[in-house]
Formats: sequence, C-alpha cells, structure tokens
Amino acid sequence: MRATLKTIAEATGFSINTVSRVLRNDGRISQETSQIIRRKADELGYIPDAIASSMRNPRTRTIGVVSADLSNPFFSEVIRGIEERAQETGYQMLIGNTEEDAEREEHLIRLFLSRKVDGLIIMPSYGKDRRQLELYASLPVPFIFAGRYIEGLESHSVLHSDIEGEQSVFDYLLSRGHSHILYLSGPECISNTHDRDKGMMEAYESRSLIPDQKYIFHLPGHPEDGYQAVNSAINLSMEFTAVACFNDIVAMGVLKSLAENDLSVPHDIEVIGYDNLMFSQFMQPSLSTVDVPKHRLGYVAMELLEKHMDNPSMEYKTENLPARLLFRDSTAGERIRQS
Amino acid sequence: MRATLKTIAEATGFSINTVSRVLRNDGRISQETSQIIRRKADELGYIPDAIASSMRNPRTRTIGVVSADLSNPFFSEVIRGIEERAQETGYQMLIGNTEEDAEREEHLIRLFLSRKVDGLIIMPSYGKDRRQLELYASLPVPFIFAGRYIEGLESHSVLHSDIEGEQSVFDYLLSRGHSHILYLSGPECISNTHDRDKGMMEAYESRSLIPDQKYIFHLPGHPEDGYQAVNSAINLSMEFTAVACFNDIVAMGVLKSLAENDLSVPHDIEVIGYDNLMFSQFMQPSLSTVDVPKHRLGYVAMELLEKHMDNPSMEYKTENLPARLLFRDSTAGERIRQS
DNA sequence: GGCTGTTGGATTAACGTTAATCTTATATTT
DNA sequence: AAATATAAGATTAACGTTAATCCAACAGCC
Repeated sequence: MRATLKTIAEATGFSINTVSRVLRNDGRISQETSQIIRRKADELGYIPDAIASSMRNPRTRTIGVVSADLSNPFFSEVIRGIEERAQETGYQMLIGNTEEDAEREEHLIRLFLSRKVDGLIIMPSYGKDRRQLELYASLPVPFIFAGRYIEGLESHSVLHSDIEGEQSVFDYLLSRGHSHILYLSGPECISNTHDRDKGMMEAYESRSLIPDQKYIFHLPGHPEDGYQAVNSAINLSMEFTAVACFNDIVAMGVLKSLAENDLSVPHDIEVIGYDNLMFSQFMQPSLSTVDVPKHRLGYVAMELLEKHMDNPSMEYKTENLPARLLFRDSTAGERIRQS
Repeated sequence: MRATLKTIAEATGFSINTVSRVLRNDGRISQETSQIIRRKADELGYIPDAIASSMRNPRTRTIGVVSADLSNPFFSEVIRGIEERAQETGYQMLIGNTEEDAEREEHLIRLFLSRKVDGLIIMPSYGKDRRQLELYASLPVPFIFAGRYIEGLESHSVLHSDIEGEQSVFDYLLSRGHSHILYLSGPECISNTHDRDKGMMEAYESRSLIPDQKYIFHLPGHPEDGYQAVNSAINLSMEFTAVACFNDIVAMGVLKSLAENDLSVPHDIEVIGYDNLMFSQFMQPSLSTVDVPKHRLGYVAMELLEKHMDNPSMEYKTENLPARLLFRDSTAGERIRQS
C-alpha cells in the first residue's frame, strides 16, 4: 500500500491535518513536530496524491494541449515552447492529436475538461458547422489558439503575421520581375492558408497586378504534394520561374522535382518555403523561407494562458508575433543574407 | 457552477447514486428513469469529473510519457505512435521533456506518480549514479523504456535492433572495400550509442579487421556536429571515403560540408544516416539510412504497457523491433533500392 | 397467507486531501 | 489574579464520485 497522510499520521501519532500542514509548509506547526513528520514521510516514501488534492483545490495545475499533428516538426517546436514555459511555472500537460479532424478536436476537449484542466491551448482546424464556435463559446476554462484562429474568436489567438509573411514573399518575387509564380498554398480548412492567400493578393494588388488562378493550388501540405504539383506543372508546360510554398515540407518536394527535371535553383527557378524548419538550411540548395518563431509561439501562448487562468475576467486580445523572410540559396536576389 | 451528479439528482428527484448508475450504464435502472436523467444531464451540460471518479477507482486511465527531446523528429514519431494507441484504448497522456537530463527525468516521474498515472513510457538517459536504477526498481506502476534501455532493467525495453542495424551499415561499407570510414557516433550517455558501436565492431571483427580509433567520434547528434566533424576531418587531410552517421540529422550536416568542399556523394564519399526521418529522402542526394520503425516503436510500447497495467504480475521481456538498411542515392553499391 | 425472488431504487461509507473551526495549554497584560 | 492573547494541534466537513449494502413493493409459488 502506498503511504498517505493517514499512514504518516498513525505512524507519528499526530493528526492527519497536522501532517498535511507540515508537508505543505502551512506554518503553525512547531519545528520539532515538523521534523518528526517529515522524516517519517521520507521513510515511508510518501508521494502526495495530486488527484485527491485537486478535489478540494479548484486548480489542478494541468493544461490540455490539442495539437493538429504531433509528428509535424512545426508543431513539435510549438509544443516544446509550451512545455518549457509550463515546466517553469509548474504546470503539467495533457496532450492529444487531432489529425486536423474537428470531431476529434471536440472529443479531446471534452476529455480534457473531464480531467479538469485549468486551461487549454489548441491548434484548431476549421469546423464545417457552427458547432465548433458554440463549443468554444461555452468553454468553462480559459483557452488560447496557437498559430491559428477561428472566425468569431480571433481574440483568443497568438498568431505569427501570416499576411505580412506571405506578402513579403510575393513582394520579393514580384520585385524580381517574375510574371509566373507557382503558388502552392495550404489546405483550405486552416486559417493560415486564408491569411497567406490574402498576403499574396495584397502584394499583387499593391502593384496593380492580378495573379493567374491557374498558378494557385491548395494542397494538404506534404512533401509529395510539392513534388507532384511541380511535376505536373512541368508536364503541362506551364512557364513558371518561381515557386512559393505553403511550408518547407512542400518545398522539399518541390526542390526534389526540380532537381530531377534538371532545373537549376535559383538560376532557373527561385523557391521559397515557409516556417524555417531546422532542416531547411541543410537542403541543397539551402532553402529561403519565412522564419516563424515556433518555439516562442508556444512559449507566449502558455504565458498568455497563465494570465487568463490567474485572472479569468481578463479580456482576450490577439497577439501577433513577427515573421520574417529569410534569404538563403534557393533565391538569387539576396537582400538580407542569413544563415 | 458546473453541473454534478448532485445537481442532476436534485433536479430530477432521484438519488445521486441512481444518477451515477444511469450515466455509467450500470444497469438495474428502469428505461423511464434513465431517460429522464439522461435528458436532464444533457440539458445541464453535465461533464463527468474524472478526478473525482478516480478517487474511488484505482485506475486513472492516464499514462505519463517522459520524452528525451520533444522537438526531435525521431521522438515526435514515437510519441505519435504512443498517442495513436492510447487514443484507441482510451488512455490520456501526460507528457514531459527531459532534454537528456537525468534529474529532470526523475522529477518528471515523481510528478507523474503524484498525478497517479497507471503507467509510464520513458526514453531514459543514462544516469551517472545508481540512483536512477533504484528509482526505477521502486516504481509502483508498470513502465516501459522506448527505444533505449538501462543496464539492469533491459527487460523493460522495446528496442529497434541497434546492433544489427549498425552492423549492416558497416557490413555494407566494408564489403564495398572502404578502408577509412569516418564514424560519427552518438552521445555516450544513451544506450543506442553503445549498441551501435558494438554493431560496428562486430562488422569489423567478422572480417578480422580493427577500426581506426582516430576515425571514430562521439558527438551530441546535431547537424552542426556532422558539419564540423567533416570540415575538420578534411582540414586534417584525413583520407576517408565513407561516413557513417549516428542519425540523419548529423548526416544532413555531413552532406552540407561535403557539398561545400566539392566532394561528390556517393562518387567520392558514401554517406549513411540512421533513423530514416521523413526529410531524408528529400536530401540532395537522397540519404541512405537505417529505417527504424519509429511510429511502431511507440505503438508497441503502449500496447505492451497496457498488458502490464492490466496484469501487473506479468513478467517483463525485452522486445526488439527490426531495423533495416535502406539504400538511396548517398551510397553507390545499391543492393536493395527503395524510395 | 407466509415464503422466496425480483425489480428499482435509496442510504451509507468510503477515496485522500484541505479549509474552517474548535480546543487546550501556556504566556502576556493589566 | 482575572482577562486576554497566542501557539500548537485536533476535529469536522467537504470536494464528486462509486461500491456495498439496504429497503420497499410487488409477483409468483405451493
């Protein structure tokens, strides 16, 4: 049998309450008694029962993290940021994976609530119906969306300047004089796609240009998507001289296809990714991309969540972290060269 | 106020116990009563309190996962495997990161025990002292080591044939006639390094050869390590014609250095990684590597843990998943060509 | 008509902790 | 010396559930 406060109380002759106070440093107990109790607790290998404790305490010091895709390096970094901050402030993390499935998302949130988390950090997918909005509107605990938003609840998000980021990509590409830019955008069900498409449009519009819809593709975001999209574009003899990708993972596939088709990057084709994943600088050629503060995104989301947990009446306000175009060897007109 | 069984009991006029039985489908309650209670529960938005429930139930259906490095794609895949299985069988995951720090490892385990997890999956680091062994020996819940082992507790591990894997790498390289193979091994504090070094030795010994210690390096396992190691080997005019890397991440750095030094892969130098990370097939040239069943490793670890949780007296037995050398374009003597 | 069984539900006692209140002995004040 | 304060600890009730036990009403049976 595992030792409890009762075990220690019986072994030392003090009351359960006294033992509890000693082990929580609640004061009002003499040095002598404290020592006896502490020694006995050590001896019995007492481990406090956080479950029982949170029966009385309203706080469990646990948060729930709902990730869209645990194996995606982007989210891994975000989660590490969350974890780092959580560790610093003594929070534990329950974690779950939705695979971008809104139903699974809802299910996970219910499970976490049942486990009485003090708050939630969520990377939401776009639900098709209004149920999602209702779910979030009725949540009894504070919640933050990391890296994405949901229409109607934008204030709960920590974002990373997707509009500006993609705009800077197209500002660059258009300023280089490219007239046919292949734009491999993301899945329609996430807010980032929305915003980046908007950033792209703004770059065109600021030059009074209109993008050719035939050069815009919405893809799930895997390497094969980039690979196949470029292959088929080449097969269709589309005349593009630059590729802007939804993320670095798609860009990997793009680089592979271009290499196999003997197109030189950046000489024949300029390629830009998004996210700045760790491996991007090791691609051949190294990948120009938009640097997104992934780790910081998680860290800040957790910080913000803590504030709301400490003060539930605090108003929500969208936070927008900066993103920045990073030039490496897959682009030719280097303005700011970075490793 | 959140609805509880009591709220529902008062609203319907039945006893708390009756409500509890209905919502748990415990039987012995009439259809009619069940309906009334269920309807009221829905109406009040009742969410069961898993914390309170696990006060009486010995099981919390929660496991703790102690990861060495959340942002490493290898572990991300393992964790996704764990998560997938956990989801299927209704377990929740508490997760924490050690950064390969044995103290943090111990601390996390204590926290998880305090939260009354039913079991643990751990990617352990080598502790310097005997404390680690004692800690694990005294753990009150079942635990599985995923992908690594601790001396004295090997039976708790699910492994992936590190010895055989590295042996196959060197079998191949030696059969190709390389007489100077640069071996960039891993950190000394993890079991994988140990085993792979052993596999390497066996390959040499089976040919009555002895590896040149000057060509063996133990590195932390980051891209820079591979990059710098090759750079300095070249600067020292070491005459190697092949590089075996501890993981694909190191191999990335190696490929970069070789490219910058105008050494052609695989023509001048053959390079082999380890782990088969997603991006490895997109390197230029695509990376030959040892395919480790990462996702399956996590999945199997969880399956195994479940068995031990269901039957605590079951004996532990090391499981060893197969690993397999995968030939891509960074090697020249292709025997089994795979994508 | 007394016995047994069954159905549908209520009552009670836990689980391990914590917060509020209560008690006793001693110390301090006037 | 009586009144008051303080220190150190005990008692009690509660958190939301669940399991074991209990009870009443009714049916069926010889």
